[in-house]
Amino acid sequence: MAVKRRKSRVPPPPSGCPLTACMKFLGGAWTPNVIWYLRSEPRRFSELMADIPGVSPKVFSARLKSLEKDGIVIRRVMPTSPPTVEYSLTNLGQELTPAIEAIVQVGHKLKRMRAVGME
Amino acid sequence: MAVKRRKSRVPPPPSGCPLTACMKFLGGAWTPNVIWYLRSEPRRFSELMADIPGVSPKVFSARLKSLEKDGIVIRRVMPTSPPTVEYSLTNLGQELTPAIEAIVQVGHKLKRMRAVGME
DNA sequence: CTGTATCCTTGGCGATACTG
DNA sequence: CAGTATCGCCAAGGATACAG
Repeated sequence: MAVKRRKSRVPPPPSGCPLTACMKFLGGAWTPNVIWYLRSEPRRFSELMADIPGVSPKVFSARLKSLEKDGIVIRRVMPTSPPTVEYSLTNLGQELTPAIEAIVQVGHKLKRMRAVGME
Repeated sequence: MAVKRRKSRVPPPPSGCPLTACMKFLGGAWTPNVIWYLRSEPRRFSELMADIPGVSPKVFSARLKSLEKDGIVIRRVMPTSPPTVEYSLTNLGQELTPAIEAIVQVGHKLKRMRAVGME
């Protein structure tokens, strides 16, 4: 119901920090993957679920909804016989792809360096 | 004490996903900022604290320690009269900077688009 | 097919105070 | 200066089952 915040929750909101602001968009659990798989073409709910194994529908639905609220993705309900929903990136979502791609690049390099997975 | 995990915790660990792997390194609360401020030169604990307002020493210390464990930063204790500690990026940490820079770029663009801060 | 409802767990994060 | 100790919090994430 009513938001009750007892303290001020982050006292100095760093309004001058594009990094922090942008990370807000990428910080969600499966967010980068969603953007990644939507970068070239719209995909449906179950397609994305299949693309990204290990996520439960509830969490995924919540994330998608959040992304929609943030203006990253667009949810289009297709008027087909079995209800079909298509997700695609907004302009803003498209703007994020370079960052994701950079991260993927680094990820690949890290794998080559065997730096990841040596947990 | 003993870790008790009742289920299997992420059934299919996506070992083939550089994106997810790389995000592990960037996901920490203040991580991107730390890398950002260390990208050109080593900095000391309190300098970083000053660079990144709003973080408590405990959290910051924990993050730095975690980053050190992950091989992102190096902690060097200077044998000075008042103990001084210098943090710098490892090779691996340097590898991450392009991703951070891309995120910053996008962040700037988002600010220009007035897409952030309209909460 | 595309989600919601419910319930649970965890650990990251934060504040304050204190120490070598 | 550079942290650690202790405590609390609570939101995000997850499992499973069910629904339109």
